[in-house]
Amino acid sequence: MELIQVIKALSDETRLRILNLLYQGELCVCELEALLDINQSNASRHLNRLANARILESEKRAQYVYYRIDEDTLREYPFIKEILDNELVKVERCREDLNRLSQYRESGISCDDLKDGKLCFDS
Amino acid sequence: MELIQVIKALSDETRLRILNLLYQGELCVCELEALLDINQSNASRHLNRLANARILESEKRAQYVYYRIDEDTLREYPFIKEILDNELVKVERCREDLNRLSQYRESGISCDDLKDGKLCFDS
DNA sequence: TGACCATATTCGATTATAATCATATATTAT
DNA sequence: ATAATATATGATTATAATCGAATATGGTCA
Repeated sequence: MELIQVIKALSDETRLRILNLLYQGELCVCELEALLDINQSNASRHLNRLANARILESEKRAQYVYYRIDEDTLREYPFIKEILDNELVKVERCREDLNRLSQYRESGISCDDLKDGKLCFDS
Repeated sequence: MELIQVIKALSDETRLRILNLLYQGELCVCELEALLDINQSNASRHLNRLANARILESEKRAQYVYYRIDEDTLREYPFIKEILDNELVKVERCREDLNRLSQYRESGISCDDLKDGKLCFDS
């Protein structure tokens, strides 16, 4: 059942955190690594799982792969949107992640700079 | 995260089928066994998992344990209701289960009679 | 009381999932 | 070309989920 694949894809904290960030707009893999403080391999695998369930789509631009939420799937499964809109805001960890994202956006740093360790968060 | 426990509890076909039936009203364990054609130990385990996530509540009456959906939890997590209302109807298996439930209701058979094999479904 | 029945729980085997480390591939930059 | 970087993918290990069969528990009824 495809529905179950979708629900399973949502049943992991890291993947919910990824969706929470991407709900604000697309990000590349290395940005997600830095923002969520997870290693490259984990990031890639979780992203792959979400993309397999068609919750995410990806696009390669230059050396980076950008992931974003698949809007068609959101429309097909409105409960996903429900979770994104109403549940994740209740989760402390997800609110912190959004703060980090804001800091990152405001800093003007691009993902080209991430490797230089220019990104450091308060928390 | 409690949210993840809830989502995990929903990420299994048998458990979704159980919820689909109980959404029509409470049933005891042996009725669910017969309607879903699953064995006793599986029925009990899946029910327990749903009850642990507080998606179900149970009540013992005479020798039977009746399970029903916990309405408070439905209100707390509206996405569950979304799934029950909009997703399960799309699932062939769940529609078949509802047919069986109708037959069962119309037959006038009670769960006291189930063990005698009085219940037999078309499909 | 004792036999029976509905349900829960344990056990062992199997499979799925997640994390980590190492390596492969492909793109960019020099 | 060569080196460096971003991402994906094996291989391995640890942990959790699932299932069927058997057993335990606790209530019911003769």
